[in-house]
Amino acid sequence: MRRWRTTVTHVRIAATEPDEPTAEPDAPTAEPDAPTAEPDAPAAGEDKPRRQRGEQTRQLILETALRLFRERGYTETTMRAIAKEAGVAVGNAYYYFDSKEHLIQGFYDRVQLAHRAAAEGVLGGEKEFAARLKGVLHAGIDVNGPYHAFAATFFKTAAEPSSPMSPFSRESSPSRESAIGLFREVIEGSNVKLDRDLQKELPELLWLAWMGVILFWVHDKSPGQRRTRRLIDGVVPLIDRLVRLSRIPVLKPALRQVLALIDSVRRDD
Amino acid sequence: MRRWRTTVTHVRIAATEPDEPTAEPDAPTAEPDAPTAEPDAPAAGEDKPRRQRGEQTRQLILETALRLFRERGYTETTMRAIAKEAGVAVGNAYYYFDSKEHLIQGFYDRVQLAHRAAAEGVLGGEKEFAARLKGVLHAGIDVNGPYHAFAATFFKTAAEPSSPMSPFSRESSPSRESAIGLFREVIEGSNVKLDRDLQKELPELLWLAWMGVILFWVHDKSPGQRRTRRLIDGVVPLIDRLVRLSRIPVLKPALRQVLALIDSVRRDD
DNA sequence: GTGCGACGTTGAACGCGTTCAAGGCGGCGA
DNA sequence: TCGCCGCCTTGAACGCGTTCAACGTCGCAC
Repeated sequence: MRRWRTTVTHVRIAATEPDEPTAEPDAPTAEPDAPTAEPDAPAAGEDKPRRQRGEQTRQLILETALRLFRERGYTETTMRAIAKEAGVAVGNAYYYFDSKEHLIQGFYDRVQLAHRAAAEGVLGGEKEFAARLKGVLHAGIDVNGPYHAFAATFFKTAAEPSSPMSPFSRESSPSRESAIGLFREVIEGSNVKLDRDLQKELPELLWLAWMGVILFWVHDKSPGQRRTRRLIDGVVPLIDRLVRLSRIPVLKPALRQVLALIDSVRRDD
Repeated sequence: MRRWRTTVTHVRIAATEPDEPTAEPDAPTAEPDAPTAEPDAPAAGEDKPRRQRGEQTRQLILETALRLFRERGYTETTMRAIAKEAGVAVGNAYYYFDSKEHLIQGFYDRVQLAHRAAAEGVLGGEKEFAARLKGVLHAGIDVNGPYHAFAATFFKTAAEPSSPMSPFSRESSPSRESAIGLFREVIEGSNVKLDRDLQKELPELLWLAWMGVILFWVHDKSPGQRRTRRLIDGVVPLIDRLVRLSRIPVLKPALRQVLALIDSVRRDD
């Protein structure tokens, strides 16, 4: 084990152990430190601020890896090839990434970001729940599209329950929360009226449905994955209808039953 | 590549094909030549019929592998260990099995058989659809239970779309068909009345739901996987209600919509 | 300047799944 | 009896992901 996903934080580490024992000179004479901004971006001083040397190498390795993954596929890309192409020793890649799988997290983050951006359009201008949901789902397939072959080769890695790459794992929790937030926006920005308890659960349920779509997509060998497109177009109206039905008094008991099931299944881990 | 699941062969294997064609001395004295029968089949000769030597080795390797998988887990069991324990060379294992993954298929077949047997009880005596479904699902968890840790370690292998171990793959088609048949029995042996088109699709849909339960089960770390039990208990009444609703005239259009979606998604592969 | 300690980097080495050329071995036709 | 052919078996070897002891290298305290 080692570091993990240096979020921001100039320099590194972070993750589980919050505080850095390493001095933190903090406010030296010069250099205003720029706490919230990107750590690199050499404002005027051209010569490399040494603390970032590692981060530079890290990025270099990650970029190289993702490029090779795209060009050759995941399994066909060897760690030796990544290291050679990046001009470092193979052991160096393992200094920054715990394993080959961990390189994928960089891909996740990137796609997640692109999904948000691609969803911006429909979320900004559309008020209808069904249209918003459909737009977001199609946007997700759009941004994942170029990586379909690649995704299929590393999907197994994500499916392993104990793997940090599993969408249900603790390590994936940031990007998962981000994705669930996206579906929360789908709901809250729409004019749909919901049962209150359902409203609490729905974002996660929609994310779960999205995972199902992804599962289907990964197995979808039709040209352009058009079967997945049809699945989305067909399933969204059904969800829309179901969600609206949840407000009808006669169906309240049924809704309660479903919500109780979700709650009971979630308990004790 | 080499053979694959030699159907053939008296001696053993069994699984799908129930009857053993071995000789069957039957008409003792004269032996009427049995023209269409297999040419070998040593009537009384005790010494090993050479044709079966290979099959013996195959079984030895499979048994050894499954035992070690159970004892140590999938990834922790090496091919070298299997070979050593079985007293053969490592290359010999690859003569009978294309890869380490292919050893799992033997496990699949065994569990599938056990599932059928365990479901026998409830399918024989129960007429209520919900009770039958619930019984079959619980029986499935029962027989898989002892292998929960093992299953988690090889689950990734099954999830890879291109893997022969994928439940959706062509290679898994025999055990998949068998499982779907199990759910067809659940329906046909019950007193539930169904829309005709739904009846055609329902077995596969129930199998799909079963795959979902398995997916949940693999990730379920609660003691004894009791969350999975609760999931089954909660989801079966919902399915039962939904299925009965399908006969109500007002809801026919909705049902047609769902079935049309399934059909459209299935087209072109 | 000198030494120190942490960060960064190296490449040989390990154990794994898998492949392959080579060689038994045993029954059958001559 | 001999030789052949095809099933079966072998273990060294390959390339992979991963580990690790060792070695720079640089900023800082003295």
